[in-house]
Amino acid sequence: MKYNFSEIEKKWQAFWDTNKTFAANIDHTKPKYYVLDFFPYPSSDGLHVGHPEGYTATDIIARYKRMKGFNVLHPMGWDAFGLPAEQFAIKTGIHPRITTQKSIDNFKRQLKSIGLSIDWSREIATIDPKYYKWTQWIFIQLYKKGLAYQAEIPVNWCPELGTVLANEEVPEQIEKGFTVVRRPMKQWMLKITEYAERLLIDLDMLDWPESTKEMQRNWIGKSEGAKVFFPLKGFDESLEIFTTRPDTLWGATYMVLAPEHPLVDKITTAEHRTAVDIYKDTAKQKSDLERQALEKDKTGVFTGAYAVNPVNNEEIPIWISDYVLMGYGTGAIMSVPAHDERDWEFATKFHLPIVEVVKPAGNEKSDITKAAFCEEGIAVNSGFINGLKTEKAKKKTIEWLEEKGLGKGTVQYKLRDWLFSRQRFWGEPFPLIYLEDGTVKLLPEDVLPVMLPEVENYKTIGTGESPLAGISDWVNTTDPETGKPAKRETNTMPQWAGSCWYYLRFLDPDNDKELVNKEAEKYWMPVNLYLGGAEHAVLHLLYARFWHKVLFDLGYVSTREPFVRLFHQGMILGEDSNKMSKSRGNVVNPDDVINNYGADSLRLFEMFLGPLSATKPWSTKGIEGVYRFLNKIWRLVIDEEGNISKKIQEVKPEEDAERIMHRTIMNVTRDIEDMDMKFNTCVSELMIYVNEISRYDVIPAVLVNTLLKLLSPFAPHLAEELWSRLGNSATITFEKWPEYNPAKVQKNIVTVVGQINGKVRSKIEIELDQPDETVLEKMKQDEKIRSYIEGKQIVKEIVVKNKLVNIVVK
RNA sequence: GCCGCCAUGGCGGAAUUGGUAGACGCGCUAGACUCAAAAUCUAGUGAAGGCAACUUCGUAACGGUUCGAGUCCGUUUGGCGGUACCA
Repeated sequence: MKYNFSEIEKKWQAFWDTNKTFAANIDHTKPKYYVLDFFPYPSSDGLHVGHPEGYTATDIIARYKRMKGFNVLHPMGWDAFGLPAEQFAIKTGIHPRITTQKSIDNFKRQLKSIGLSIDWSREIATIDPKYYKWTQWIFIQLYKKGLAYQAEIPVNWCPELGTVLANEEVPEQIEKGFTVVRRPMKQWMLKITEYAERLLIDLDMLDWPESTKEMQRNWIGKSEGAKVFFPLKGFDESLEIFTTRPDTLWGATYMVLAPEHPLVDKITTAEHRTAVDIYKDTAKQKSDLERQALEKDKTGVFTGAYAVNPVNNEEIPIWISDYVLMGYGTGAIMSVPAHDERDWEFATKFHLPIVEVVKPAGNEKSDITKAAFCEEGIAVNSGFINGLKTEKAKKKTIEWLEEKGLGKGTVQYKLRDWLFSRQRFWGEPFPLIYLEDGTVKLLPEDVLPVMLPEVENYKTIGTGESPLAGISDWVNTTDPETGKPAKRETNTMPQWAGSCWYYLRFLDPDNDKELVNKEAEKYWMPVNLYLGGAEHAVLHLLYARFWHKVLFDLGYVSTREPFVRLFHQGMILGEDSNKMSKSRGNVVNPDDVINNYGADSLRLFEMFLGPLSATKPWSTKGIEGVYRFLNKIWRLVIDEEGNISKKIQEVKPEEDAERIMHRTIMNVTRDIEDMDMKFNTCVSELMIYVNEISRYDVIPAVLVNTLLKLLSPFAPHLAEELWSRLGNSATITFEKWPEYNPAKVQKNIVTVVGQINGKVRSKIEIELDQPDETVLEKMKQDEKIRSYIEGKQIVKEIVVKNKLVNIVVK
């Protein structure tokens, strides 16, 4: 009888469904384990063979943990708002809900066909009003806590798409041929900066890839320094700057403002007005990208104004330049060309004075006429801090500034507030209205959700507003509390909103009274293992941490961090070692693989390809290896007629067989538990085991039972089928994971390697745990070894127990 | 430029963390079965030399530590990911 994978897989998927095998319920008698995949966006293209990699890995963990006695939560849902469906709607007139639902159905069908042990009763989608009700509810809490505000800021506006774009979305759209311009617009912002320090510090308590933590640290970008006030000559006002090197104040020979700095217009003299205005205009038209990537050469103009250096009362000129960014610090700097590369470049180009105030300590030399010296050193030409090392000099300067009221020690973060509104139709509406006098009013929680209206025209209305603004029935509403006319906010939330908290909703998906039931939250949180690609290392993972901390502060969640352990799976490339893409024509569809080889082969092969974290190419030939392996297991248990093989008998295994079994249990268990998620070696251990036992004329049943249990997380359908054919009526899902006896793993006779000067020359078989002297003696009697020592002087002898002997001769 | 990671046969990758390099699989070669093919099974498969037992070389390159290095240290080269005027 042949291994009919498609019949077997359909049968067991139906079995798991009808028996609700993977439904998770709170059970305080068991330890819980929450294993979660990154929230998938159900694209219309469906899955490619790269997707099942992570899903298979988490599924193996889920199934393994169940067998280890854990109560496992393994849910799945859809991050379903998003631009592609909306763009498709503009083109075709088909409602995004319809296309999105179709994509979801397809994704779900594909995921189910892989045989994932997901509790589908907890399925959620961000586009479901029952879900986005609570996304809106969270926004209300953010607003009430003062963490949401409106600001007029320059944004990346894409006229073709009719929306603002997040900075990270810009390069992708430009590549597609869209244009992006900067334009100031009134936008909703979230004060993530208020949580900067905690987001930074709490990284230390997370078991995350070091690289990802480092990226978040860099993104948050903490730097310590001082703010300093420079009085403006001729004005009763000061210019505030931030510096990380207050010790170089004496070397500040000019100031630079960002072109957008509010003081620029005020201080510019009539003589320089035209030049300054022209410069400002050019700067305004440049996108962030142009300003950063293309402009290596410094530009700038003099404003005609002067500031007074508070440490020496020298008057120094104030320039404007776009190398100073309005978004960081105060948008103004003191320029110390001797000790800052950018300032040095600028000063050299515009012939501004360069004054040395730090000398390298020790014998090093620096020449500030050739390049800036940016390291720490000893202060010179700097009044009362002369001779001090940088660290001390900084401290003393700050003390002095604080004493005189001229400045203050302070901390700056690179992290900026989160631009939280999009001019899109397909997103969560904001739960607020504008009253007639223009004031913003939160809607009461009991009117949630604010539903997306039905629309027929998805095109942008050309005013820079979302298509929602064109639906007057919806926009014009009344204040539910006063009955007075009001207008709705027509911006929607970005896609990140829904994915910021979905891991909480899985715990209690149908609750219409609260975000998540307290008991459920306490029982299931935090997520024990969170798995997904490295591309979300900063944004999603930072945003979600931010919301979680807010919810923690408000008492809605009990943990400071949502995801204790994070793992990034590597990418699966096309067979040509390029990224899989339609345009390259190298996309492999899992549906085809499942049709040809079955889901178990797909799962097993995805794991066998290499360590989970590695980027590795797909191989159409390679899958045949694991397919043969599964066939071999089938033939091991089932004979030609479809009966249980007569070789399998209820007998006690011999010592050798038993040892191999225990060794396999040990190695597979160790490699599943391994933090590096190297399931490729688990598969290879199982192959070795099967190769070994299929040689036997009589196969003790315990060897087969053990095999099926060890196999079941990896190839669950085949394991279930053979398990049931062997006469077990219950699913293998909750069978106890096999235990091994370390004493039975060791062989009584071990091979000890004989080395001469570190080179392997011979091997001897010897009893386990012999004293070193005995092993050495035996080794020396070995014919080959003897021929190498004869006539030589033995310098050193090294014995590694049960492993090797190395004799050093001269 | 800066930060992080990586480099092992024709290919994907193993190597108990300093102790037999190349497990397992793909591919390839030969054989068995077959009218033939597929499937399956057996043997071989890092390179060079030798009839052979064996010998020498070999983990990107060079150097170091060590009885012993794919593994640790230094330098260099190549690749991947992130970031980019953050004062």
